[in-house]
Amino acid sequence: MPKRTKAEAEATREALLDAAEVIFLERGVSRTSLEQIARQAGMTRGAVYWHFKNKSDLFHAMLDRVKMPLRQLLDDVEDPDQPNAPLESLRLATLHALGRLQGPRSRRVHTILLHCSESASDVDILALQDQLACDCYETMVERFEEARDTGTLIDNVEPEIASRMLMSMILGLLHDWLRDPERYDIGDVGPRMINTFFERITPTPAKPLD
Amino acid sequence: MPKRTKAEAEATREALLDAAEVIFLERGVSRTSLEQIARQAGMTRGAVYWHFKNKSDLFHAMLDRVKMPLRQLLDDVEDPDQPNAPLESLRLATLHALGRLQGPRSRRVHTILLHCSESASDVDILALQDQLACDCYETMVERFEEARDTGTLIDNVEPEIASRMLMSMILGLLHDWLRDPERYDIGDVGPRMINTFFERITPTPAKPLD
DNA sequence: GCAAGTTTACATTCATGTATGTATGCCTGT
DNA sequence: ACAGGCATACATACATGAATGTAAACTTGC
Repeated sequence: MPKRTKAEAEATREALLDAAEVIFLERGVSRTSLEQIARQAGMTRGAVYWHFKNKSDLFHAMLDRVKMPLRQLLDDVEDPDQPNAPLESLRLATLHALGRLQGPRSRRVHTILLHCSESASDVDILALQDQLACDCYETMVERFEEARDTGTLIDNVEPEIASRMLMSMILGLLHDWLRDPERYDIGDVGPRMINTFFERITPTPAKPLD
Repeated sequence: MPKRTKAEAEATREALLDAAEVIFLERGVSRTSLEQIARQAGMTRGAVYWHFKNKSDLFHAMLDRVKMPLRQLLDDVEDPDQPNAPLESLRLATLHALGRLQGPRSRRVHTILLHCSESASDVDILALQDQLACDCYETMVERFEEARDTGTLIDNVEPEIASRMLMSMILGLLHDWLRDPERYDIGDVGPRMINTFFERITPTPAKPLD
C-alpha cells in the first residue's frame, strides 16, 4: 500500500514523530532503532528514511513540535495595555511554563531530552540545551536588571545570581520531577516554589499573592 | 604476558575505571564499546570481562568511587563539640559539596551521569539518581523542620518546599554548569546562589555571612 | 508517465558474550 | 626451599545478532 495522498503523507510523518516520542521514552534514544519507530507507527524503515535524513534529523523534528522560548511565554502573559512589573511578568511566565510542561507531549519530549538521550550520540543534545538555556538566562537577566533599576528587586540580590537561581530551580525541579512524575504533583509544588522565591526577593512586605 | 601479581591486577582494575571515565565522557555511555575502554587502558576486552560482569557492572563500580551522600557531608562540616544551627550546617555542607564537585574525577563522573548516559540503557540511571535524590531530600527536610521548630527558618516557608528549592537549585546548577564548565566559575556563582538562598529564608536581619 | 511515497532486499559494520588458550603467580606438602 | 598443581589474570577467536544506509522494485496520485 504505497503512495498516499499528500495529506496522508503528512499524517504518516506526524505518526512517525509520535511513534518516536513513545519509543524514545521507553527505550532511550540510542537504543531505539529506526525499525522500531517505523513499526510503532505501522510503517517500515523506508518511510522513515523518506521523511527524515536519519535519526538525528528525526529527533530535531520531534523537538521542534514543543519548543517554547521564554520570550514567547513572556509575550503570552503580558498585557500590552497594562504592563506588569518585570518580576511579576517573570513569575507569571514561569508558572505558565510549568503548566505547559504538564501537557503529555511536552512532558514526554522533555523527559526524553533530560533523561533518555545522551550527549555525543547521534544527536548533539548539549548544543540544543545550551541554546535554550542561554536564551532563557539572558532574558531573565534583562528582567531582573529592570526590576533592580525600578526598585522591585531586593537590594543585595544581583540580577545575574537571581537569574541563575531561578533557572536552576526550574531546571532542577523538572529534572527531578520527570524522573518519576508520580512522586509528587508538580502543579502544586512548582508554583509554591516559584511564589516563595519571588516573594523572598521582592522588597515590599508584599500584598498577598493571589 | 598474562597473570600479574595481585597488586598489579588491582591497578589494571583502576586503570579500566579511569579509562571508562574518559571514554564515557567523550563518546557517551551507550556509544562506547568495552573494546574502546580496554584499549584506552592498554588492555583487551578479556581484562574487562575478568574484572566486571558487563558494562553496567563497570558503570556502577565507576560511580562507587565518587559517591558522597549528604549525611556524610553534614558529618564532615559538623563539629560535635559545638553544633551549628541546622540551616548553617546545611549551608556549609552544600558549599562543601559544591567544592568537591570541582575535583576532576567527581566532575567527570557527574557529567557522565547527567549528560552522557541515558535511562533504559545498559544501566538503570534513573534508579541510581532516584536513590541519591530521595536520600538527599529526606535529610534536607529533617534539617529544615528542625530549623522551623527552633525558629531559624522564616515562618511562611514550609520545610518541604524549602528542601525542594535547595535541591532543585543545586541539581539545576550542576546540570547547567556541567554542560559547559567554561561558561562561568561555579566556585564563584555557586556559593553566591547558596548564600543568597539561605540569607533570604533566615529570619533575623542576619549577621553578615563570612 | 513521471515523480512522490513506501516496501523489500542487500551489503556492511560493529558490539556482545562466551569459549578457549596460556602463561604466570601463589600455595601446599614434604 | 622448592616442585608440582591449581587458580588467576589476562588475550584471542568465534558465533551471533542487530542496526545502518542504500539501491532497487513497486504502487499509486496528479
